[in-house]
Amino acid sequence: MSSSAQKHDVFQAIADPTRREVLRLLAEKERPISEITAHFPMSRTAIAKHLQVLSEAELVHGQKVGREKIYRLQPEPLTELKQWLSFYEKFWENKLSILKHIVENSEDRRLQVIKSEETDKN
Amino acid sequence: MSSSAQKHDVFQAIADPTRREVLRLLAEKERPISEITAHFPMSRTAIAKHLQVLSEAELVHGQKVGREKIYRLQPEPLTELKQWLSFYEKFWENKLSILKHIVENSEDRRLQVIKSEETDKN
DNA sequence: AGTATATAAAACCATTTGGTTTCATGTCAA
DNA sequence: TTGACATGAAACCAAATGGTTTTATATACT
Repeated sequence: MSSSAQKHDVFQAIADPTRREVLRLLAEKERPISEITAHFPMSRTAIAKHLQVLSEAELVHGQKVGREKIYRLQPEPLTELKQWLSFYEKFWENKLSILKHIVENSEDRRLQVIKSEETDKN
Repeated sequence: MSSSAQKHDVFQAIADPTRREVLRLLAEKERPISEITAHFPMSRTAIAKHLQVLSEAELVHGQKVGREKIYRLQPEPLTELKQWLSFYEKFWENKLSILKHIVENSEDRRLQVIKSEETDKN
């Protein structure tokens, strides 16, 4: 892990499952490093580095309070992700509408089958 | 870069800027590897590996046609990302609504300033 | 048939990543 | 003031990542 600021963007920051879990914990409430660490099977140092990556991406912000450093969520950079995603939504929505069409068609066919079976019975 | 299938998820796949650009190119239309490569300052082999990562994440699919391998976008896995994001939307929307409130207030104040300036002129 | 094109596969490499351990420092509490 | 607690900082490490070059193979073209 490194540090030389301005290096990590949102996409990289959320790529790691541990960091995503950290975000989830901070979504609940702000927490000091040690409390966050308690939720993971790794060292405090490792978590501190993850927090630094998240901090570079400005997804969290840490403030020293007494001997603790309290981190809180800063979700704003996620808007960049949302923007990126919105470009692709039309594609999968198209696909879904095609799928919907297929489902509707097959549903029609199934109904026809049922209908013909009913006719067979009679 | 590695390959042993099932390893890369969507979050990792989109973490790399080159791969995001590849996705964008494939969003326009399906393309063979060589055509994709032409858009980047790196070797075809490098691009092929990026395509493999995207493929593992099921964001693209490649089909051999003659001597070419044509890749096309498969945006469906992005729904996972969207779901993940939706959890955080409420947080930044809260923040934005606070911001909106501030902006509206400052807007009011600005208008009051303009108003008073107008009054000054008169 | 012979050559050019498109990709695949493998070996290699430097840097980054995600972790560790160790040691130092600041703060709280008795 | 003396520990105990919370963090910071540095050195270290293995594995993953993002690239390269080289070699091989299948297909298309003339």
